[in-house]
Amino acid sequence: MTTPSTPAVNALDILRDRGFLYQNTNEEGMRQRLSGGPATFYVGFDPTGNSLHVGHLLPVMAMRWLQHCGHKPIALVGGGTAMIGDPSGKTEARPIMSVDIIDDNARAIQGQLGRFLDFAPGKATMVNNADWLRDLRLIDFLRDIGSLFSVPRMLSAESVRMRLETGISFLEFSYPLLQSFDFYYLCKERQCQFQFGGQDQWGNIVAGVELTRRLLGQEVFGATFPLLLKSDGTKFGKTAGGAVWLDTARTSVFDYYQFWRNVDDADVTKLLGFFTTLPMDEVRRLGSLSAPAINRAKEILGYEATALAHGHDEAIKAFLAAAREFGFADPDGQIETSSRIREADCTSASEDIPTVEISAADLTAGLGILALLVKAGLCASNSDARRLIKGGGCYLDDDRVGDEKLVISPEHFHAGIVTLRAGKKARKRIKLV
RNA sequence: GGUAGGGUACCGAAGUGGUCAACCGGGGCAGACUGUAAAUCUGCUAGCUAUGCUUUCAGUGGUUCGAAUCCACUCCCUACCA
Repeated sequence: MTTPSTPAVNALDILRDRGFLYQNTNEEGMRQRLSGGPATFYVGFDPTGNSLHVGHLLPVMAMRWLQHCGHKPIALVGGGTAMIGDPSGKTEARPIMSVDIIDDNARAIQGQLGRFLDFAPGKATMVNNADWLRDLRLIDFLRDIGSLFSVPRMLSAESVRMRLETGISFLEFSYPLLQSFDFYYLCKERQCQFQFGGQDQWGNIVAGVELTRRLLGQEVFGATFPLLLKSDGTKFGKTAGGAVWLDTARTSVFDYYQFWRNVDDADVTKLLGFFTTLPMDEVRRLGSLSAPAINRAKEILGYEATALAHGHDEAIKAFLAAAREFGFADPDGQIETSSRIREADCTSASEDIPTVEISAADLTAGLGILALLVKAGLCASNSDARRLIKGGGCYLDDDRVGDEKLVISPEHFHAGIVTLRAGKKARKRIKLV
């Protein structure tokens, strides 16, 4: 993580310049407060899974910038509210989760956030709203908090209106009260004056700002991040096997790098701004590269994003492994960049394509191509592998496999290694041991 | 509690006794063209020891030579009424 060197720029200007800001309860007020010394802010995370994926990263990067500017992040896991399920942006109620699972998930998420934020004492903190929400007493809550919410107003919220047709229970309807209470509580107990969240959180955030003002007589601020879509309007962050995870057990570093390497041309500038820490003038320059040179910008995006999540060394390995397979976009370093990707030695010969080992005994037993595809994790089932071969998408090194009954033999290996490909991009190195 | 309408593959949505592993759209995968891009065109999209077999249309049981389709009960959702 870069060392926060005395930043003279207002955090808000950085966020705005890089495209992080969408809606804001009071931008001027927020700017003034942020330039008036360290401030505390919070962002909520939903502990319904045990790993973050790239769809969660936008708020994380924003938090990183704010921390970089000297402000203090609170990452709130909604252990209490997850027991309810936020109706925002959902067409139906979500399954309610058990406390144990939520706690496990919260731990895993904090571990991942730690790669982006500094959780050292006095720096970022992690809180679980279950700690205060489960102690609420119904009568007190209804009287003190419930009395401040107007039902007609709540009903007019977009998130509620879209559920009016399909149904919404009182449980979910109450969600904004609890999230608002979080903000109030964090302001009172921890002097937290800012809440950030996704676009779909706007209603909840505004409600929290108002509740806090009414209960504490203090102005607090809220802002939302834009909804990240690809240039073709589809959801960002999903790919072949679903989401792109930060957990290397679910998405390998190589695949993580490849995800960024393969984004649309049109999204490069935007993504460099969000998911790297390169200066914006460089971002704009790289993003406007044309024709094949744009590929260098994608390599840089891939390296930078991967380095943040998995470290410099891993990112370089992924970059080299991929570039060796597909070609280097700028082998001679013609395109100027401040990215540490420059340090990569394009002539070294490490082998970091994900590798699967098979034993000589497997071969002797008669290993078929279908079984190998499944074993390598390139196909979900034998039928899937059959389809791949029928469609002409399976290669052993550079030879297309046309026979689904092909039996793998030692002749397929060169120096004990053969590259198995499923389509152009998915590939595994098969190593004979 | 009453009445009515629903629950189909990753999502949306047809199908209302056989020709249904189930139209179509989205998504995804693969092929061609490319720049590991986009757009476009084409094919595929339950599993298997595979010209056949097995498991799928909320659940359980039943009718039938035969059911996603008919019947009974159960669970869940929605609307109106109370």
